[in-house]
Amino acid sequence: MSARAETSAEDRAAIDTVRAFNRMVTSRIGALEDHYLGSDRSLGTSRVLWEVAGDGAEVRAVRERLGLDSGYLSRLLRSLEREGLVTVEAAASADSRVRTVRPTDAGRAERAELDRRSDQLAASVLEPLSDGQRARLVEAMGTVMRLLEAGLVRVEPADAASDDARRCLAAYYDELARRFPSGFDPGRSLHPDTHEFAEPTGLFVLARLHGRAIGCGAVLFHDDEPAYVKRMWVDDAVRGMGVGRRILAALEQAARDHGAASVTLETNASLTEAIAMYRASGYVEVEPFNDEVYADHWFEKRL
Amino acid sequence: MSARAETSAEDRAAIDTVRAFNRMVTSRIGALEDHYLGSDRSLGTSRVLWEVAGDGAEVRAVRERLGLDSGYLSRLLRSLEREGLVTVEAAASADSRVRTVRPTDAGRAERAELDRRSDQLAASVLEPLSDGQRARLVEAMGTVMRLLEAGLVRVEPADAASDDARRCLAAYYDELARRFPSGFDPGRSLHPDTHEFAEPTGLFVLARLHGRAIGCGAVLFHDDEPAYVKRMWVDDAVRGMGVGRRILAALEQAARDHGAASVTLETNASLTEAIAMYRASGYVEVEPFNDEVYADHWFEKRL
DNA sequence: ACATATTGCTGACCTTAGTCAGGTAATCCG
DNA sequence: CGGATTACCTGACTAAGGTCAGCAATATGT
Repeated sequence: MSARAETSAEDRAAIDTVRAFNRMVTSRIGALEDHYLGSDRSLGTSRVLWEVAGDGAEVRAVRERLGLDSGYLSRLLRSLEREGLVTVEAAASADSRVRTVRPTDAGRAERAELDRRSDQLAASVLEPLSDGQRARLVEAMGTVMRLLEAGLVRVEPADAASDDARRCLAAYYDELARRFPSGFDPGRSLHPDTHEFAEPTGLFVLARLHGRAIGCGAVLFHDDEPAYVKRMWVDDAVRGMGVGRRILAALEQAARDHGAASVTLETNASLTEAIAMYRASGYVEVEPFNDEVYADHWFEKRL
Repeated sequence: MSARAETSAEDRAAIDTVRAFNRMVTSRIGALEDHYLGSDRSLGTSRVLWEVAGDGAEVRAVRERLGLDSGYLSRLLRSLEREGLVTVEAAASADSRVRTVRPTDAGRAERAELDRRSDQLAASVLEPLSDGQRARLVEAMGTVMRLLEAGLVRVEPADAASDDARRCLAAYYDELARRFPSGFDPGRSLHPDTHEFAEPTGLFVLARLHGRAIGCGAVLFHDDEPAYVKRMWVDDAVRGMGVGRRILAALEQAARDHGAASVTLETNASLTEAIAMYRASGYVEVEPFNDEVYADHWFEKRL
């Protein structure tokens, strides 16, 4: 799907659908929002109020989440304060420059009202539809969200010793311990030193969604022998979004770039979805090529 | 799906999905549009340029399509003119108050550039996905669009002698002529006079989408006898969106309001999707109750 | 202790996207 | 023919949303 040069007819149709979708959805939702949320309050103040009126929040956190300019947010907060909807005071945190916004009772009531209107807006979308259509719409919306989200995942090289990498690996070992019938002790497993997962001997990649690390994978290069993939893990919450496949593709590409003719890996029989993914990605089962105690299956893929 | 009072758990989940969808889609598409379409030109001028730069258009048509204030559009056109992207001149039409906007070569090039960026934006959504995911996304987007569109259809009483009604009925007869093996001659069919499809003897309803009539239906009330549904038609382009079902529901409701205990109708064997719809709506086949020459099946539904 | 960075605040300024009232020329209607 | 209406234009005005520079207070690294 290169954006350049000759686009195939299918790509063309897909792109047209996405464009039509963008147009339709923004105009339809935009019109509805004007209609339902159109209170006397502006969108900006509404968004801030909504963000703040749960449990309160630090000003910088609000700025971060809504992507607002410090000056603009400050003005919005003053205006909410004037209306008696929030109070801003020194934060509980150690840093006494930081300030915390808290909703007043009026603010909480106002947010509840906003919520009510959002619900109404959503209901107005569903209202004219039959039960079957509703179910189909909700399902299709879910699919669109999941896949748009999947498109936001970035897979990139990272330091295997970084905090994010450590967190992923810890989650990975944790999951193995839970899923392997025998439990899992990293000390008993074949366990290359972390620094080997870095150029020139190997590579470590992290998958990120909205900056959060949600998956990882590593590969070791073995000159003329097959490259060796390890430590493939994807967060539960984002499974089925093709993240594993993309991590694997990134590792294979790195192996290819290092002249490897094939990639090997081993895995445990209890990791059924991983095994299915390996097979679907072109891996075929081979004779055991090492004595990893936790492995039941050994795979290889020619590049 | 009443917006008031106790909402069921399923309704709650559906509404939450719609709200999450609205949030996600607007923010994701909004961010992308800023990124890709973020030229030096404002959204307003871009929209006008895009609308105009095909074959040119009359100013009032542009105003209509984009829903702009006359003064605002005038200013946008002056600014496009200053940039040398369009020319505005007296229209070819008879009315010399009307003016026509035409793109210059520069304007056409600029629109092509806008198109290119929209394509890129759409491609950037698809690009990180696997082929299977792309296909699923495009399909789900299509479903969402169709169902959002379906929600915009309004079914309302109308004068059977109005232009819109005539157009629908003409299209209806046309389709019968095409689909009936024997052709169709309205003169040979049981043919109540148009004015009977109005209170108090009957009712005519039109289905509209964006103001355009895209379906119709009529019912005659027969005091203590069953009400009688006629002239059910839905435009090809919007079949499968549940429009027929909603027209039928409106007619049944009217019959109920007039004290009818049941509704009857007859139809031709070649109208298979209509027959399926009647059955799915609770109609059961009965003995012929009239001598309509074009009918093969007679149906009744208890209200 | 000192320089530098960060956090939040304020005032000045800007563009966009409108609305509204009124004006002019052309057209339509009785 | 005259009055109403229509199509477009202009000028004045507004609100929202946002940028930018600079300030004061506080934190942090050396």
